[in-house]
Amino acid sequence: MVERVVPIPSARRPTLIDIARECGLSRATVARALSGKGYVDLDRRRLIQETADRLGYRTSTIARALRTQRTSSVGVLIADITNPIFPQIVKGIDEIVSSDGHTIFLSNTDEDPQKQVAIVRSLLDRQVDGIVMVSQTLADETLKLLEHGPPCVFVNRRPYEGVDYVGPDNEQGIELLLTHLRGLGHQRIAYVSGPSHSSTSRERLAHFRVSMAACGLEVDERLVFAGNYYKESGAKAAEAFMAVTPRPTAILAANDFVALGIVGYLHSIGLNTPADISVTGFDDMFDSSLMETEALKVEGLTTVNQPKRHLGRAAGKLLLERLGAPDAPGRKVILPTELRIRHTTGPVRKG
Amino acid sequence: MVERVVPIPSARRPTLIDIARECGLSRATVARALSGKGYVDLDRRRLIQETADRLGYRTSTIARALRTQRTSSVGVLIADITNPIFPQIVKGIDEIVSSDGHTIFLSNTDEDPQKQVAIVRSLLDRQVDGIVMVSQTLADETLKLLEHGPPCVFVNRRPYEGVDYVGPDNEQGIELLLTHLRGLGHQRIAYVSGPSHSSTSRERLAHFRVSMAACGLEVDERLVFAGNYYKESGAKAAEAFMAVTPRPTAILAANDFVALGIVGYLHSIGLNTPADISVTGFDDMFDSSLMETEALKVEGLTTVNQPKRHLGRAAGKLLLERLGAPDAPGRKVILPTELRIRHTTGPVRKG
DNA sequence: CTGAAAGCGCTTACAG
DNA sequence: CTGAAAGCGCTTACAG
Repeated sequence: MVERVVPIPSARRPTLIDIARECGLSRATVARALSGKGYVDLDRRRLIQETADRLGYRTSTIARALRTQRTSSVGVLIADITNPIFPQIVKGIDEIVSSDGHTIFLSNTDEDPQKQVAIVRSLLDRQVDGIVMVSQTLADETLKLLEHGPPCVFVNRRPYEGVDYVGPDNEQGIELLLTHLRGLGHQRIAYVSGPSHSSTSRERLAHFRVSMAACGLEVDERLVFAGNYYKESGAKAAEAFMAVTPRPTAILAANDFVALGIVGYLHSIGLNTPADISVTGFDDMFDSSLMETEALKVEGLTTVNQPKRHLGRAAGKLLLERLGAPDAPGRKVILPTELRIRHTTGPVRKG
Repeated sequence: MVERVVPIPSARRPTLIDIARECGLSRATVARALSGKGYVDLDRRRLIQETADRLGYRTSTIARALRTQRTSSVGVLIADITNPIFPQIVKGIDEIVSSDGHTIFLSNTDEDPQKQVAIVRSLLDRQVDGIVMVSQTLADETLKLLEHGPPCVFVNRRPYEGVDYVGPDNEQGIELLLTHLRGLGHQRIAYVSGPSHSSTSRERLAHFRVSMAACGLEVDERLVFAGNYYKESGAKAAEAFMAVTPRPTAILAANDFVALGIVGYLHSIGLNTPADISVTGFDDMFDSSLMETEALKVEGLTTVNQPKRHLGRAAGKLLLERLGAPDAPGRKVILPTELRIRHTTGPVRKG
């Protein structure tokens, strides 16, 4: 008996044509039936649906995208997924956009402008329907690319006013902290800012000055340090402040990382918080419910919570709405912060 | 003077045809020049490249994908981006696959089988080139979908032997912990397992028994609790263990969450670690360098570190290699763990 | 209500 | 070395 090579039925995915043949109809009719758009005889519609199910038909998003020029995908840029701020924001974005059938391309820029440009270019190549930029300072080239790109929503930093933007209420946050410190008797208060290329960082610094004035306090310029959001800049700032006479009794940091750097440095030279000096952060980066626990919790940094999940959700909504109204004016969503009093602030030390 | 409506040059992206026209050549030649495949006259090649740059041409990944059936995208499934274990693994995967031109679709399954199926279906619809499943217990339907899908690499859990798999050395990790506890004089040791649907959880439990025997210790079945990796199960287990006489002097937890639950419960009933009882975790979920700081650090859980970033990298490599060799046999990469002795373990209490 | 046809923007044998 | 042509799998006016 001669062996015969049985042609293995190709495992390729079925297409509209396969269903059309099976049903004795045209591709057009099948497409209309499956998409639910346009008229199709009811019985045929049923037949088509059954056949599609039986063959395991799934419409090719690629082919559809090529035809319709919409991909149902969105790009999200963050600095670093291992920075605990960002996962929460991303989760919020995801909740909203994925419920609308969009899938997320997530990329880390590591604060590197070159990477940012490369990633945006890659997203444009993929024709994402929209982009969310989380805490990104835009490179000039990125800005240029975006001009011809899809809608973009900015979270925490924006290149200029008028774009779709979501951010925490930085002014209110600073006020909460200053009011808290003022209530503890602090008057000589230092500030470590973030980088000036961050709009949020600029807002926080500007409002520090405004709010100090409103409290009737003077800002000693030797007690304002231009940091960069990283721990090391907090340490350097603290070192500089300790050389100023009289020393500050409290230090406001532009974010939690900086605050940790400050506390770390103070500790290294034998000063304690809040006994010797009070320190506050901003962001409440460790507020994930997963990380809470009664016994083993992160030692308490007094800070201001930014509602990360909600910021993400708001950004997702803004983006979806923007997709439906490309020419509407830019919108701004500012979400309130909350004071979290923990263990790095206390009454001013009696000199 | 009559106003004339100047037709606004459409901002649509330039295509091969635009370049071909501009250069007086065919699309085919332009495509070959730009892709670098096939022969093109050197001068023409230059002309084409210049023209492409001038027009800002970028090849449409969608059109290419439709033609070549490769998308240069990969899907990554995790349970929850806000669980600090996963970002590090994702980062490792990203480092490898993005350097190869792949972009990542990242999705949260929230341990929900329905979501898992929906996400995998969506990834298949998008024809991703590959999938990485991180800590996923596969739903039957997912498994079925994957049979006709692209290559898939499994991290931490695998549906069966023989698939591409990357995981920590669970046996070695358990041994490190038991040896450590044994050295502190502990003999009566309890274990809180993870869910039995997790291959990694099963390995840890199985090796707990093996390793206890190897140490010459007996396993009291009343001191083995079937947990589920969540904190609450740690609390319940601890409660149960405290009702057993004699009580255990040490408790091994299948992961850090469970350990936190145990410590929390013990603390709530007035018992302290390690004075009254020793507790260990697994994973070292808080080991991000971003979270380290001298002064404000996570209170110390003794645990075993799994090299998350490296696990991710290994998974990325396995996937890329698999794309180049679809029919090669499945491979397994097991990475060593490291003991992290902190403050929840101590010498057994003299009864 | 249905089908023929064009077209989205590429890639790739194939013939020359 | 180059170009004509087919085809990836859809969607969508358009004519009937």
